Amino acid sequence: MAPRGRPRDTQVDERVLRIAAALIAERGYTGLSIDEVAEQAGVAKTTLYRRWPTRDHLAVAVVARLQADDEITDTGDIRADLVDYLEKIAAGLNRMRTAGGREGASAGVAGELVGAAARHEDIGRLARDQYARRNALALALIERARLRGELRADLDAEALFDQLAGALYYRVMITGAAVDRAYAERLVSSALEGSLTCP
Amino acid sequence: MAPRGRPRDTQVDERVLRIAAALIAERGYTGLSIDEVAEQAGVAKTTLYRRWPTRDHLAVAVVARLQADDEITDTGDIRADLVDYLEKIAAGLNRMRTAGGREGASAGVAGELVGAAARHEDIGRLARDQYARRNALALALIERARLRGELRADLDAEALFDQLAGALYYRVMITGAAVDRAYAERLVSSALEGSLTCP
DNA sequence: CCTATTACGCAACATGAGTTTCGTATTACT
DNA sequence: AGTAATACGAAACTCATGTTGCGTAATAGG
Repeated sequence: MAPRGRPRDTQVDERVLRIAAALIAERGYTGLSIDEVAEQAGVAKTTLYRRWPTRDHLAVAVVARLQADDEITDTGDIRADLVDYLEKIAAGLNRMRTAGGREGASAGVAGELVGAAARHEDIGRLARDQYARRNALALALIERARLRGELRADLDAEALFDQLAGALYYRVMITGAAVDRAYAERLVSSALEGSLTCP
Repeated sequence: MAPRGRPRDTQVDERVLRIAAALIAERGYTGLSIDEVAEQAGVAKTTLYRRWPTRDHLAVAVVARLQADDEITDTGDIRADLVDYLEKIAAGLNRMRTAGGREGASAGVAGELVGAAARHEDIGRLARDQYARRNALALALIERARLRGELRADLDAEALFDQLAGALYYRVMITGAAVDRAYAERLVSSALEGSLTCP
């Protein structure tokens, strides 16, 4: 079952990803130089390109490691569950945003990854797959709350989650503001309670 | 009052922006080559760099021209006004998204601009300024509706607009889906009416 | 008219991403 | 043991961005 030729040195992947992560954390996305990673890792540039076709792909691999697996919890209280889930997503975003020391700047690494997704089909697909997984989890959570009568029967679950997740991304990417638990709570309250005067 | 030295050839700006727009529309963001723009425009590369410090800045200048000035209309019906405004924003996003012919792909030009904003402080500031202007308009619109009793008194206007605009951006950038009037209506309905079962 | 100032074009250059070529090393299969 | 297949390393290469230096053109002010 093992492939024919010489097997890949698996230690290389480990070492390269660690060094690349350090470079991004230290100098930001732009400071991630293929030549420098290769030199510090003690491998040839061709060895890197055999694993990651572009610098963007390497960066995505680095960030993917930092992302927790965002498991969802269903306590039966939809408000608390949504806030928890948003906070998990926000934590991942903040971890990217602050990588590279450009605290107050703009979107930071998160923004560059959106650019990478726009440049490369496959990275875009990856991002969309991750979104789809999140979306499925969230929609199921919302649907359960709807069935037990916590939420309106004629709810638009997709629109609801787009609003919540979208506002998080919007704030981080466009406005560059931080997102914390307090903001997540504001979002959930606003979305759940609506804005019309109650008749 | 005129500056001391030789004045800039203003025709150059016009010509370059037109050519750059054509290149982006034809081959996408990556297909925008400084050398090629310079050649087609019949100017030296240094002349381009005197006006736009990087390729990203040139691209931003091109796209900025395509953006309508998003004036807001206040008819007194907050639901219709919000849908209209979202549709205007979405139209701008779609115009960027489809530039370059990569219809179904990912975020397209819009995503690359987020990357540009992440790479360059000043572009990020520009984007945030535009956001701030939009935000101010929308918040004023919402506030007027609140004061005339159309919306709840304890409304969180900022959260409301973040949700609406955020969902639009989220959908275009991350999921790559199109945004049309129908989607804008779903968003506004969901946000205004809320998700809780009405007590 | 003369000078300081700025714009323009041209060519050379520096840098980093990504590719290509080739010789060598490591593995599976026969 | 021999062979095909794959990985690795090293060096040279291509290409586009962005920079630098210099000669020349255009403008305002003295």
